[in-house]
Amino acid sequence: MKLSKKSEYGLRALLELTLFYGKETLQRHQIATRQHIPVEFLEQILLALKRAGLLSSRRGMKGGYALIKPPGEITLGQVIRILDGPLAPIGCVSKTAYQKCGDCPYAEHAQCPVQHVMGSVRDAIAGILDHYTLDDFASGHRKG
Amino acid sequence: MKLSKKSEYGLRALLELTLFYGKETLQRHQIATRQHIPVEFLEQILLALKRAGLLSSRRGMKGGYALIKPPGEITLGQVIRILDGPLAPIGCVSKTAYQKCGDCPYAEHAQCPVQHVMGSVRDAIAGILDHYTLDDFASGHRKG
DNA sequence: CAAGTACTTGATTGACTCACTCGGCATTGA
DNA sequence: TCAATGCCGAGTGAGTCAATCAAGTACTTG
Repeated sequence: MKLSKKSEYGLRALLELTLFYGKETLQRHQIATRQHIPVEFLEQILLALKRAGLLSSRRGMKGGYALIKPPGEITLGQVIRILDGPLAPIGCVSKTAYQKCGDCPYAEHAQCPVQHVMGSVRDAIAGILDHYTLDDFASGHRKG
Repeated sequence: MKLSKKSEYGLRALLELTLFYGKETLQRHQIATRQHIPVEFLEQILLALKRAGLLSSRRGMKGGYALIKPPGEITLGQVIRILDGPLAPIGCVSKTAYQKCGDCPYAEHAQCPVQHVMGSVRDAIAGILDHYTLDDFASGHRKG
């Protein structure tokens, strides 16, 4: 039940990029400094977000990163799934990455009690994170 | 965001003990066989639950484990906290094990946006797991 | 009391993940 | 060209997970 550093850093980085959305691009070291993130680690996070289609980047001098889509269209759920994998606490209740549990003595979609509760946990988590956008995230920050 | 095998096994073991609550004690190997759990691993799980005051045990022949409290008074939240630690996805929003985040550039209880969202996630998870008892768990199983 | 059974405890293991780190390459602008 | 920046893959050390092992200790039955 834990959020990795990777996701936490990723979210904080995206917060910075949201604050500068439509204004300017940000470079790794700028984001790293403002958010106290190790640069090299941040790099691979930004890269993953880029490969997932959330960011654009420019190389060379005056290079940097920027959001591709408006912050209101990116949810925290998307981001965390990219960086941490599925939200579901257990494979057999994941909607984006279902995986049947091997050793469970109950039938696949049948009356497994663990599956039942964890399904609602998953829904609760996804219900929050898939409706919370970077905009909400940033405004929660601005208004304090 | 993942439930460990330890918690999963623990919950499944408690399910068995719930089904036999007030009737008879169960031995490690019985639980292990019925739920496909490695015996030695199960052992340390049962032990942890015992130390936490959820189970009683009897040694010697005809020994075994049993629930101490009625299944309606034990919540899945309690169990998972014993076996996996705090439910909160990040230390700084845990109510049972608060820990301030070191590298976060925001003040302790102040307007950290990550803290804000993750706080609601924590509440959502706890809201489900702290109200779901072993009884609910078992009846979800029985009724299918 | 003896022997068997089962619980208790701690150490250990191997695989894996997490959180970084490093070195080299490609691209861009001055 | 060269310096700054992003791109990429590999590597590393610490730690965790899931399980196993090896000795105990306690209890019960015969």
